[in-house]
Amino acid sequence: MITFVDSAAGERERGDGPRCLDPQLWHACAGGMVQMPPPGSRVYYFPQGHAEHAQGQAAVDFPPGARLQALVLCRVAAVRFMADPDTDEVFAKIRLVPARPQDADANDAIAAAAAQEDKPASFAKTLTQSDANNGGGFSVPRYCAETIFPRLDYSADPPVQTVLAKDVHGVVWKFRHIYRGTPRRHLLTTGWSSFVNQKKLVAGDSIVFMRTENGDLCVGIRRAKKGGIGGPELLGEEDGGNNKMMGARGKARVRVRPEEVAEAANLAASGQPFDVLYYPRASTPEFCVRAAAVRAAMRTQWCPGMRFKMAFETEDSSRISWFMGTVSAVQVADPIRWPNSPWRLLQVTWDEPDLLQNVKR
Amino acid sequence: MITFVDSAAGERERGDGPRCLDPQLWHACAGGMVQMPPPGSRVYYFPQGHAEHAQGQAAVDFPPGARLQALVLCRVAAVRFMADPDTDEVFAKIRLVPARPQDADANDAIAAAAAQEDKPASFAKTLTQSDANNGGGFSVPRYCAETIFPRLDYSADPPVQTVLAKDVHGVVWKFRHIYRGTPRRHLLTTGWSSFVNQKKLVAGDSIVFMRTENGDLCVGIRRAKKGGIGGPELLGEEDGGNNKMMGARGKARVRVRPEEVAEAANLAASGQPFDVLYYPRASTPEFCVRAAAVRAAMRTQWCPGMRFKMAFETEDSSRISWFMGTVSAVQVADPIRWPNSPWRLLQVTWDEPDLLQNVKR
DNA sequence: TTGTCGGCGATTCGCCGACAA
DNA sequence: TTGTCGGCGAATCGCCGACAA
Repeated sequence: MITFVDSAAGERERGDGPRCLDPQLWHACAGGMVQMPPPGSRVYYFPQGHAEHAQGQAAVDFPPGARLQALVLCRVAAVRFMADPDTDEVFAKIRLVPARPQDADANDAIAAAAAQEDKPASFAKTLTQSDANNGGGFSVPRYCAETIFPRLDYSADPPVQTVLAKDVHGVVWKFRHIYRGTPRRHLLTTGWSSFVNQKKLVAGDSIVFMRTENGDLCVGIRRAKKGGIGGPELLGEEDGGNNKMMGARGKARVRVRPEEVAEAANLAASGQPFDVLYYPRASTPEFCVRAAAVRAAMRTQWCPGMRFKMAFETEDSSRISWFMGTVSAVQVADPIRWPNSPWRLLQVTWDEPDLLQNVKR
Repeated sequence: MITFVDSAAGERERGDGPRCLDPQLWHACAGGMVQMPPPGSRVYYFPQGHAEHAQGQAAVDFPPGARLQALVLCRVAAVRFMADPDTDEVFAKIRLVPARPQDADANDAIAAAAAQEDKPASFAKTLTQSDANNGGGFSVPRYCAETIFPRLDYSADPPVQTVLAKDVHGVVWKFRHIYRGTPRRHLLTTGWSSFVNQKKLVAGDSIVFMRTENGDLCVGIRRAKKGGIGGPELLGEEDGGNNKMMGARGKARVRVRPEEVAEAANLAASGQPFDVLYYPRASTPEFCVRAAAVRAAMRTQWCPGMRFKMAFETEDSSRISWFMGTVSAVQVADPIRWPNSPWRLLQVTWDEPDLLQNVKR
């Protein structure tokens, strides 16, 4: 098995910072759409995309005088798979070394094929109101119970077992898994509400179960983007009238800081190695794109009226669907600052316009 | 009233960083022994002391080549009083500007006198086991109830009132204050256990009540140094056998990072302004000491056998006591790196040797 | 004066099938 | 197949005086 964790990275982390975690669990949490470039492969780094990653807090002000490039060809030196110590959200720290175009044609293909191999079975479920209610347990979808969980002895009445699952930090959680009710269904009871409370899960968040090659069970978390599904709930005097201390969800977490983006862009422009933080599924675009893919896209003569297809993932991570759309305009996002940049060149009219999303390239 | 918060400081904090808080509440939390130098006054900055502030994580490696001074005369440009957003622990960010010795003799005395004025009434109590037990309430010392809390109507039977208290973040907490039992005593009941849980208080931590000039009540926290008083308790399967997620107490919090110390020392040596973080009562020595006090101490010819007196504070912050000791040795801590440094010059044998503490100067 | 204990309500927790969707 | 509900036991929570220290 090939892992991409560069454990030789001797760089010092922040004192309470996160450590590396199992790459397979990382990928299960990130979702099947996320493909990390393997070490040694070539990618194009887009400072604009990196800046959008940091957006929402403060605009990245690139130094006006500096000579920045819109895209920088880099070699991936190392990828470290990590998770936020508080929220369990996964992210990756990618070390990039700017490369010259002439030696760009490494054989990425076979490395990519290696990345595909042995993806362990995993299942994701978005928590319902009943799942997240402190009163109850967790309704386990039948498919998850039968393919991910340890085999249950159905001869007992009712069939019960204890299920152990490791989270991204290696902490083991214990759940009572029971198959009961009429009609029969799988449930997690004892242990579940403690998990919900300590992880501060709410309806709309997702939970990921994965079983490793040796049969161990892991559990990861995907936080809902914002606010949860149920709209703003009326939370009144339930805490005795005290102002509620907001949990981890309350304070706007800083993920990628504008300064880091500016620094990375500068180092990239001057040909020095640099690190970038990549948060998957943060509804932000990729900013490290396979060199081969970029070159293929650049060869295409995009023009209005062309059909466009974009992949996305269903809720339970079981299959990939496609959005269809039409190229409506070809224009450069910020022609003054980024001349000749291919970033956000296309404007696409989607067939389902109410689900409009950003699209790159 | 004079406050020392320099609110004009336009520097950007980290996105989720702490903001300034009421200086009086800050001082109440820090304890009566902590005297912050007012803006405009002169202090000596000790890189060695600053390094000990960061100690416990990694040693501060001062660049060997750099010309560092053992003590640097500085003008205090600004003091910002802040509190950790997670633990409520107070600290100060002090902006120092290196100064020349000749213009050192500003009139610190009157500024110091101004600092003394109008210290509001406050009371600190270390939580007992019963206070911290989730079962019960908080036993309010009579003095605290009568001088800090709002006046209680003793004609009622039993006398009860609702007490509101603002924490260091401005969050309001509501408590039921009742005077009951035989013999009569003051208690906080409803609201208290929620406070204990959300602030993650344990026996040994201290709580500080303070009333402001306009009669409002504030509440602050002093965390116990380490591990709490009760020794390691036997906490078994209470969480359903799950590994416990450690609270804020669990992860070693990074307060002052070694890099910050090295950077500050370098800026100090090169005469540029710099910021230092100061955590009171972290059982670390002061490293910004009034210029006048340093000069006075330096004039003294310390020699073995001299008597030594050091002030410390009683648990409830109500009065100051003194340790008596004898100077047993006069020696320089690290003569190679810090020639002519007065830092930790004295070794003192205390009259109560079991309460040995570090001592500066 | 105030820390700890045993007591007892009142309230919640959390497991359960009954229903639909 | 699985989300939500009302129900009910059981286990806390949390307020109380009785004792000492």
